[in-house]
Amino acid sequence: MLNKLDLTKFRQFYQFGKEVDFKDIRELLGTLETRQFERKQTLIGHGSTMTQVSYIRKGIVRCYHVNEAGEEVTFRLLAEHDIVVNVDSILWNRPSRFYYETLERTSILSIDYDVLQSIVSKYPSLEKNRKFVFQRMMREAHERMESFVLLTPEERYVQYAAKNKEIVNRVADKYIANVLGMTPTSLSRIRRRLAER
Amino acid sequence: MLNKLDLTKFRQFYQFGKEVDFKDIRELLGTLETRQFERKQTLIGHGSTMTQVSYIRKGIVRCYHVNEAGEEVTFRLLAEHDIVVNVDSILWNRPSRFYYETLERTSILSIDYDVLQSIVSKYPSLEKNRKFVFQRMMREAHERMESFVLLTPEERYVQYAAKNKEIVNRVADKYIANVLGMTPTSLSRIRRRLAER
DNA sequence: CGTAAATCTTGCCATTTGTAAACGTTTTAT
DNA sequence: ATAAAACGTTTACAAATGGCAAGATTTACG
Repeated sequence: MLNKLDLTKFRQFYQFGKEVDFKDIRELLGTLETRQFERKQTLIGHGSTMTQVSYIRKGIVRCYHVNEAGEEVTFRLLAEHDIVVNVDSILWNRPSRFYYETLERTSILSIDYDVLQSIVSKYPSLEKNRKFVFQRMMREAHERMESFVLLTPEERYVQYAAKNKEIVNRVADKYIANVLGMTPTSLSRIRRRLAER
Repeated sequence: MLNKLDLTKFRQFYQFGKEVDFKDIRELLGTLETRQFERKQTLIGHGSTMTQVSYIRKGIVRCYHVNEAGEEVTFRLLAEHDIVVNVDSILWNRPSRFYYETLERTSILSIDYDVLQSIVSKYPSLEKNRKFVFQRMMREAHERMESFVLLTPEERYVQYAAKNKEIVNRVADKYIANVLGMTPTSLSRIRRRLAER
């Protein structure tokens, strides 16, 4: 279950205002299931239809896709306080095209999406905060879309590195490259060009 | 106000189920304000803080950004049944970095975001449908992010054209190119390569 | 209808990117 | 601690892209 430190961070990330106190989220906290994973373990495999929503307490999760040529392409990297969801199942109600695996020893708090929804619906103070979670997700999605349209690959890397200092220092560059829509070779060259100034 | 045809389409796009009948959305429909725009008129200008949410009944809206060099970069194209929002003001509560202008004579239905929220909160059947609107937005955002990471520029164009047949046939290619994260010249060459088969 | 403006295409050239592979380094695992 | 695996960088070459500008085509508008 969430300890007090977690709760503070959780509030900070998901804008749980003061009106959401411990009483209101007691049921939610009680339902959360703690799970531990070693490095390189799979949380969600290709074809999975699981609809668990997981909050990362500690660790890193890589979301990747395997193309027709059998190559892995990392779509997203998630770290502390991020939420891992099987997007295919939750947004489209279909089996996952992605794999989700840990890159470090990782600790998560999980709850089934439908159970979460029903608990959130039950507490008006939680219901009111639903939109902040949505807002946060949309903001991130929008920033990422913008970065592909309005920035150069170099600017995209600089921005990503600035906003994800932790992740950049903990995962392999080849994963970062994919997330930015480029090859590891290209990212290496961009890094060299940046260093030459 | 929405006529019956609009309502059918609206239901289809935003998954308003049978439980949302005319009575429930009467207040919403009554509050909507119809507005007409000629071609090349500005809906939302740079610096605007307006928080109106607009449903496009007929026409096309182009969302673009002007970079430091003074060049316009089209970020998004919206058509019938799409919703136009000032993302900067609604998601970040800041003045718009984007311009929104019509590319055709356009008819929209507008309502202030806060008014919309309060009406939606008042009717449980509308409240329940809030998540479908959210889902639709997240699905579109996700598909677009995926297209930049998992597809080649050529595949990205083919997919966009397939999913936005209407838009592609009605707007200048240079706008499409920007939306896909490339220059008009590059899109032209991609089109030629595709035609040579 | 006809002219002006906007748009699309093409060519040229410089730059960037992708692919594949080699190399040296770091990390992992036993 | 050590061998094996994974990773980052670099090189060479092919392909794609961007910037620029000219010419062809289409569209807009009087």
